[in-house]
Amino acid sequence: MRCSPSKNTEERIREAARQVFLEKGFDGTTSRDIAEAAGINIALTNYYFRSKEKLFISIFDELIQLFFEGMFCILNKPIGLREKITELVEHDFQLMKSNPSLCIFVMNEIHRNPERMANAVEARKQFQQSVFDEQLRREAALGHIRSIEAMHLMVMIVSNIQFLFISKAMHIRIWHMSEEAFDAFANRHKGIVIDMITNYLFAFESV
Amino acid sequence: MRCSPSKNTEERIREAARQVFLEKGFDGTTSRDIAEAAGINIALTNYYFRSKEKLFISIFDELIQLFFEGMFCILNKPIGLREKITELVEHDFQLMKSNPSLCIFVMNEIHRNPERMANAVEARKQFQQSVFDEQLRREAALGHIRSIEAMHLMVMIVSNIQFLFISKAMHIRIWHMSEEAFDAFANRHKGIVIDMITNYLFAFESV
DNA sequence: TCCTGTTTTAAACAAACGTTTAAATTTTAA
DNA sequence: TTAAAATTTAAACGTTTGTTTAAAACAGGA
Repeated sequence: MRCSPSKNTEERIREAARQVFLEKGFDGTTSRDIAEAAGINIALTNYYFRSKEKLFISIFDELIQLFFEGMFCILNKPIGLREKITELVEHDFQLMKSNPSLCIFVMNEIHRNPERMANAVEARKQFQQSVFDEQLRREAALGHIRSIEAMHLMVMIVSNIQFLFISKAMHIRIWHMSEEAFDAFANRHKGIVIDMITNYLFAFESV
Repeated sequence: MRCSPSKNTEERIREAARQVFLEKGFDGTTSRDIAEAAGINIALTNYYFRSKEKLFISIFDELIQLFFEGMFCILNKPIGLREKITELVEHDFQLMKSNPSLCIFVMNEIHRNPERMANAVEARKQFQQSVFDEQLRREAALGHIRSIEAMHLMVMIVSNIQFLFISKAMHIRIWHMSEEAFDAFANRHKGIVIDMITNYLFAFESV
């Protein structure tokens, strides 16, 4: 009993909730949706988690961590700027490709309910403590790159990748695209974005 | 009686619905929310519009048009590319600044319910018939700019602007920003984005 | 004035919502 | 084997949901 044998049921609820919340959002999800997706009785969601809200927070915190952890990890790598930027783009792209609803879900839930971003302080600290900021200043002082604040560069990187997937449904609808056609487009766009950003950073003296 | 004297009430409902839907999304909005915001009886929303869904579609179509019309207008202007790109960025920025919830609302509703993008064909036609595509090819053939598909360039422009406002709530939360601080950041970022994109397009031979 | 059609209201509707109950079932440890 | 604990179930709880009803209030023309 100690090391709960209910892990199975609890984890099944978590997985079902993760899927349904990501797909429909908090407001669009009902307790019965989750129970049905998990193949369990409705009452069990409130037996393991105490309410729909508490279950959501648990899932949301997990997804927020997934959303950030990889990026922070790369920011602290002891590698060159050019390589680091490429890695940041590639990682973000892969994360979005593997979890197409993640970004719009996170943005939407925070937009509608900002206090859900409870770990904001944690994210800020991790970003401030990273090597990235100092690395940018050093390279700029040496004249290797254009001088730019870390925040602007980060927003640049994630904007160009994440918006692709935020607007995916719209693109597919407007351009009569198949999933494969969109993937191909997104891949090409990723390459262009890497070019554009590195070009902006490194090829600034040619003017 | 002919030319309905109820225009007042109907428009009051529309305005209230627009505000509440933008703020809370379709799922998060109740009929009573709208009635209360409009200061009218609940039954009136179904008297003028036949259901919550029909009222939403009416508002949504109006917002989709607001979302696109300005952009299409600029795309067809008889002006140079550099100026056109700057105008596209500035217009998008102003639109997002005036309607901070518009973008995430549109993206979210289409993501959750793609068939709501009923006017997709219309948007595609307007884009395809615009001068922009041809303009890009001409300038590229003349060697004035780097060769790039119109779609990639458009996505570039809107990504960098719209994502700013999609992630606004998150930024404000993470960085303890005031509205004013965010506005200042966004303004600086807009300038950087214009530099980056024009630099990518026009300064490509310096390599 | 009274009549006709429009607009607004309070009240109610059935259905769906998140949640709880209390009993049934299964698991655990002695 | 047995009794206590943990898990699962069907059923119901009181609210809130979108929507409808039927009557009231209001308008303009005869």
